[in-house]
Amino acid sequence: MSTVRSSTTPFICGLDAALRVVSGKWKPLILFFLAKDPKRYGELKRCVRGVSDKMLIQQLKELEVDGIVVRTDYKEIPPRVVYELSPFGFTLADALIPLCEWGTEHTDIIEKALVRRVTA
Amino acid sequence: MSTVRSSTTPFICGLDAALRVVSGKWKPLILFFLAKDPKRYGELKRCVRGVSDKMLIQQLKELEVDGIVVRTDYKEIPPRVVYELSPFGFTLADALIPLCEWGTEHTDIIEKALVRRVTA
DNA sequence: CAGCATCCAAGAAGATACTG
DNA sequence: CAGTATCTTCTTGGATGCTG
Repeated sequence: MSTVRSSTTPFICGLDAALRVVSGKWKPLILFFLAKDPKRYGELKRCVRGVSDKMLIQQLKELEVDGIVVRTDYKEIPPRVVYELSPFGFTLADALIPLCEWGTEHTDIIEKALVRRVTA
Repeated sequence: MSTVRSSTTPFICGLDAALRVVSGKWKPLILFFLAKDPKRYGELKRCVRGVSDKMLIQQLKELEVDGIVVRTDYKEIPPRVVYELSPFGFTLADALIPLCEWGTEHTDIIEKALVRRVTA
């Protein structure tokens, strides 16, 4: 979410902590699509429309370091690398469901609000 | 959550939509503290430690445009302005509770992960 | 196919000073 | 007290081209 607070400052609350993990332009979408099933790099890139290699890799690496995503390299040629959620990752995905539903439920209101933001 | 996707691109899913509202360095914290009770500007600023006037006002304004926060100016001298969540704002705050709990539950893991991010 | 490296643009955030 | 305004810095993200 937009960028959030510096990684060195202490957390103010649990929400703050959680948001440091899911914040990042493409992370929620990565979570969303990987929650459905494991995907190869190329597949995932096609799901997350508009993302560049640089961004996708960067965010995947952070999620991997955070223990959310598991990367499996099959060492084949041509390369085959599969990304999936860890059990810990699934707990995060679960925690995001209400927010996901909230967004789905209020999509039109949100859309209008964002337009207002620009004109305002 | 870190900054998220451009405000003009269509939402990919509900989560995407929701994150456009809560993304912003201080928004989750603002939500968090206002969910407890309404607060004057100065009070809120003291709660959200480290925030500058510029940032606090900016994020409050966006939340106001988004219909999450209600601003009441009592037109007194010295000024008294109170911020509180709208009913819509409370539905969002509710949707954030699981994420908040997730963060609280895994604070230590997250903290370690963030350190790893820096060193890696 | 699955990435990495480099350069550059845009936006977010901080510091500082000032106002009704 | 509750903001504004301006300037600068820092961080993100995008485009492009290359590699095993």
